[in-house]
Amino acid sequence: MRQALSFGDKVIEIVKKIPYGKVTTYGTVAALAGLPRGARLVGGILHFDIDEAPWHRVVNRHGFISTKCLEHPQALQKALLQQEGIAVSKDFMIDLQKYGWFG
DNA sequence: CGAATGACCAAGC
DNA sequence: GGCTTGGCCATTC
Repeated sequence: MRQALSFGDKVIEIVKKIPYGKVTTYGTVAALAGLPRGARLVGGILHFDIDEAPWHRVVNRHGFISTKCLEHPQALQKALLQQEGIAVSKDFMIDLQKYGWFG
């Protein structure tokens, strides 16, 4: 359960702020949340507060979908991203140079 | 309260 | 040049 003003809430807020049709990385979200080295936490937070944010707009540093949650498979993320007009390769790779968002 | 966890990143071999 | 290891640090049980 999200405690007010927790790091998790910040992560959620930032992920929610990602513009439509854009994606960002865990490291970027962590940095915006106040922890440049908390990339791992971002993944963990999204795992705990899974349906609280558009996690499909968040990928790892390589622009690759690192999701492991069975409830949110890579195939689903790919579909969601494509719905927003984001090109996702068959290997779940995204062009951060084109769709990357850094706030 | 203490120990374990995690959807990452960067450096090292 | 690709794979392995260690370190980050809040959240959770």
